Amino acid sequence: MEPKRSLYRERPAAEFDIGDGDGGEMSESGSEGLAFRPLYAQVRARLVQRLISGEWTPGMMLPSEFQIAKELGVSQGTVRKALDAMTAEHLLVRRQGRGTFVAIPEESRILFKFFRLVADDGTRLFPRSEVIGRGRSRACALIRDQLKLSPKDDVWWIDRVRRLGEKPVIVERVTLPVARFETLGAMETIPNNVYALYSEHYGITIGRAAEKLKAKLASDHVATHLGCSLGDPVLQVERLALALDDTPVEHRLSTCLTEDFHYGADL
Amino acid sequence: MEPKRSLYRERPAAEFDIGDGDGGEMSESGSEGLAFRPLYAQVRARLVQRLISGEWTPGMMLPSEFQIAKELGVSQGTVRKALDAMTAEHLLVRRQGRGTFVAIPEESRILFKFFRLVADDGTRLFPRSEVIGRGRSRACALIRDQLKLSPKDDVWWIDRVRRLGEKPVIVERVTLPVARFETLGAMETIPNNVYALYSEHYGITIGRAAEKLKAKLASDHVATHLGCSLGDPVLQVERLALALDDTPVEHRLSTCLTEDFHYGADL
DNA sequence: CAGTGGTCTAGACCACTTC
DNA sequence: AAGTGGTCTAGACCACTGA
Repeated sequence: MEPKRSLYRERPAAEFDIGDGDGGEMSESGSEGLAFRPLYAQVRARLVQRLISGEWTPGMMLPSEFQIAKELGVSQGTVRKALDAMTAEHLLVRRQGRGTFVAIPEESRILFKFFRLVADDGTRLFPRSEVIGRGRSRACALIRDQLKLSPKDDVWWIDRVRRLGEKPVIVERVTLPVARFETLGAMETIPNNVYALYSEHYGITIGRAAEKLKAKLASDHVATHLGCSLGDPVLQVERLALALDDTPVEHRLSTCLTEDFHYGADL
Repeated sequence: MEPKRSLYRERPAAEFDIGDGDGGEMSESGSEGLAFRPLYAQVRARLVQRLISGEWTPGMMLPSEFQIAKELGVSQGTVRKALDAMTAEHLLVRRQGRGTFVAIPEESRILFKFFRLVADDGTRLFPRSEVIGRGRSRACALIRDQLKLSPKDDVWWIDRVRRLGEKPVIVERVTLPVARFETLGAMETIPNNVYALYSEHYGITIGRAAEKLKAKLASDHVATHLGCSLGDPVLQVERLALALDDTPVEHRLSTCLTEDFHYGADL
């Protein structure tokens, strides 16, 4: 029974000592100015990296807790804490008796996480989308700023009309940096669920998004596509979607009819 | 070293055996139809009950994990899991080295949890409210339904105008069941933060809320109080606020100017 | 039946705050 | 120095799934 190594002390000196099984002990010197980072957070970062790198792809089953623990040289409880955190972020799905799986952007409510328009009677329909225009251009200053692009960077834009039932309810423009989606221009059709596209074709998983909502009056363009009158009240939703590493990926400006639908938010 | 008692088996038969230190063992019979409820969830429910009952009031320091564990006859780790869950719900605040405290509805971002109107430049101002009318009446069908009241129940209503900076931005009606707020009519003034009022005077803590957003055109009433024109686009926010035990407490219908502000949502 | 995640415990030690 | 929460480990057992 060898003495336990000190887990906390050696960490500031080496963030990468997970799994080396034998940390250095030269840490008695003062000036520990570094921020403390718990082991489970390091484990989580490592596992997230495997999602980003594509080593683990959506739907895939992860190794068991004990296997991961053994591989990284930590205890099973520590791995569990990292997995639980990732599950809370909807990156993973755990099923008792079956295993731990990489979350698929499609799954049921995961989808509704990013689609918050609900019928007033509470029924949740799934939108069908029709592309009404696509192209490539320079980014305007506003979008450039949000996507953190330089003035010479190009973007793809996709204009869509989305229907709930038969009625057109949303008209929107999705804007993507060409740099991250090089081959998008050659794609014949744009699928209904673009987040699944980002994931499957470009290895980019949208982790979270921030939305800004305003009330506006329907413009000519909006009224034409939604079949409402010029000047009708519409809900404008501006979204910035971020990847797992918190880099901005997509800008989206949606305009919604809220006569029979509403935007639902939980606080 | 006596044998460990079986923690899982005895639970379906007795949900209240926390702390008796000696559960019955007559559980071999079949037909375990009951839903399984983990120990930490039972602990959590007990602790939440102390918040609801007012035994623990906002700002108060809780006993240490070990004390609670000893009192309830469970391990410290189980208590921690319950406390962590409650912290995630913003019911408690934990400070390393100091202790665990009942969350105060005021605190910084806790407040902004329920106030999502932000200036377009990103600055978050705190709203000042002016009451423009109060009264008591029967509840209309829509509100009665949401607050789960019977046709003969009365409600209080409070109309307010809220300013961000100098500009009036929100006009709203807050509706409360008289049954839960008996003495509200005798109150001379309504404070700016009504959720602190619910907590301090009525022992009701708002745990979460659901909001429904729509775009509308400014009515006469709205235009008058917000100083905009009739027919300007406005954001209508309908909120149902729930207590810790998930019973509906407050209905609120707010109408907001979103010319220089937006409603921020994180997905 | 084996393998997985889920729960619970006991004990050690670290980090922070206050006295 | 004492007391708190925070982290980590090791091991036991329960509950669920699927072959």
